[in-house]
Amino acid sequence: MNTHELFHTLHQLSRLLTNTLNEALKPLGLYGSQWSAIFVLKTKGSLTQKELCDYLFVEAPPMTRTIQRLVKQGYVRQVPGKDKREKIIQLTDKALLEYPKWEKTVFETNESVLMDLPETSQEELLRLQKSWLQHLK
Amino acid sequence: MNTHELFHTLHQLSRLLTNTLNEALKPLGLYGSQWSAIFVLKTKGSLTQKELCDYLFVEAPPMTRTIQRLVKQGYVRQVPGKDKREKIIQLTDKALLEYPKWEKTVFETNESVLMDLPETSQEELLRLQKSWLQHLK
DNA sequence: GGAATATAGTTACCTAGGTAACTAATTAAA
DNA sequence: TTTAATTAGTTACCTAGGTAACTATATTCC
Repeated sequence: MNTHELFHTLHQLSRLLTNTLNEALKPLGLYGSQWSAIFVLKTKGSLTQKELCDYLFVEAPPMTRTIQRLVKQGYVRQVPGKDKREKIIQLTDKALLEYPKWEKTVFETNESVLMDLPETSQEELLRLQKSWLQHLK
Repeated sequence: MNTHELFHTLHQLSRLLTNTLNEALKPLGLYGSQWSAIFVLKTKGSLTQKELCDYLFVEAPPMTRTIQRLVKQGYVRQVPGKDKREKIIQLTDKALLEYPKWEKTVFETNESVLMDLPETSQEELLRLQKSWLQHLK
């Protein structure tokens, strides 16, 4: 098995997709990392920063930065939790208003990069990735 | 098809593997980006920086940084080409001496993260990734 | 209850990799 | 042949995400 090639193509794919998404989000004034947080918040509801980190498997410091940018743009609010160490992150009305446009853009971008990959391949790929990830964690 | 999950798991896998490799290379005083350049140079022979960029699908500025670090560590030499804009990058004897140890470390790290993924899955994954990449480029 | 430990979040700083703007050399066009 | 356009590489600066060290709050244990 050519492990070098496996890792190299995975890495390339990841970079290429990240760049494509960032390119698409640029005119909307969002970065990919911001979108991923927004998406989780919209899907799961308000979460603490810790919960956001756990869900996205990202360390706390980058999440702090992402949140702070979103706060500055007015898309997110930090509310102190019952446990005063925690900050609960909520989407603002401004974000909810913009959300459909963001989602549409991301959805269309995802579709466009997956266009030439048959549905069955996509599902097989997802299955393999999930299986691998599971073994690694 | 759940495209969000497909991209999310791909991104996670890529980060996890990058971190694992960097962890393994740390005691050897190398970073993952340095290793990938060294590996290409060892495999393909001396190349210009442009050729290295093309092969690794990385932009010129990060490659400049990676090369400059390798020069500073004495693992690589920059030789002016016939075309005086170009710099041809060569591995030094010092790098060739260390290479087997580096390769062994990387190989063992790769094996360890692939351990629980059946060979057939690895090959299927590689096939799918290559197919997808090809469509995207 | 008070000291030690654990946890949430922040700050500072590191690598990876991207774009924009630049220099110097080469190639194409006038 | 001289000017314009292209190309290789660098510099400056941006986001993404990592670790280490820190602060403030909660929890455990004596």
